[in-house]
Amino acid sequence: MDQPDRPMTNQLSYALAAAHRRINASLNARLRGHGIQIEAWRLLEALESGQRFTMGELAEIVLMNPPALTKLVDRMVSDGLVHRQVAQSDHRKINVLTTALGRKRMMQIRREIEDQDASIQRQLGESDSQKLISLLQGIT
Amino acid sequence: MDQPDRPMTNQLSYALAAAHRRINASLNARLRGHGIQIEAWRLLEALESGQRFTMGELAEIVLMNPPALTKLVDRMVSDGLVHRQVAQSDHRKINVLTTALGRKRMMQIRREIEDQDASIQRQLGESDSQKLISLLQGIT
DNA sequence: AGAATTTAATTGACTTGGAAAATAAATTCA
DNA sequence: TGAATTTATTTTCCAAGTCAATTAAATTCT
Repeated sequence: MDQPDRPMTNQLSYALAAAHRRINASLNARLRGHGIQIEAWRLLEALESGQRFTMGELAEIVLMNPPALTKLVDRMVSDGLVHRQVAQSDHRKINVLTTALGRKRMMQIRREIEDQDASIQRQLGESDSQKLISLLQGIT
Repeated sequence: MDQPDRPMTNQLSYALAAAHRRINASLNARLRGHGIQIEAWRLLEALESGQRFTMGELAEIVLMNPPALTKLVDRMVSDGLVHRQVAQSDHRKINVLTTALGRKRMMQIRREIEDQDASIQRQLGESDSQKLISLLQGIT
């Protein structure tokens, strides 16, 4: 389907928004069948290493606000994918840990979900992908 | 503040999401004072040329789903910035048109809002900005 | 030690965004 | 023509974002 003519002001931020949207749509489509959403998927991936993260750290990692993360974790807890644990060093902090079910689901999905980056790198090539990452990181 | 260690899988789509988030935050901050949101701003810009767009075309332009656009247009109608007009050729289609107020507000804001791209180009340089655009457009 | 401040997470109110279903008009086709 | 299908938009329901306020624990400062 053709795109309609559009104004070309702010091409760059527009291109960024559009590319992000396309990537999210494709990842979402693949995750939908597994009944999981992008943010939950990113969270499970972050926890895969077994490293202990607090809510605040996770909020940065999955690019959500703390209140939004609280709600996401609530849902994932009731789905049995993660659980909360008060940090022993500082009782204000909450560590989020995967459950056995969470790890199992993560592995199942990972096996079927192709790595997002792999698909982009196939389109752009290795060196352009690296270039793209460094350009993106240069934007403050 | 230091970022916590994070898993380096899907670096690329992560960098994309993060850059998009940073840019949106900055543009949003500048638009907030004008009581308008990014999507409304993009919509007003799209309509600036006077070209007639349907809801579906606008949804692509402002990168929203049709349902979300319906609500955005509802709000902008009640703010007096745009109005709807059933297309004479096809009564299913709705054209969205700016009002005099909408055009006036657009001009006012544009005068005060610095171009988003200008700020990015200052960071990246002209040629890297062009490179970034073409890389982003290469992502399907 | 004890009051004041800072930090971490949550809650609540409100607005916005997204997917699926519903509505309504146009087109196809038998 | 008229039933079936496609297309355009809207409605509905749920999830996410923001912001301010709250709770609770740790730290700072006399």
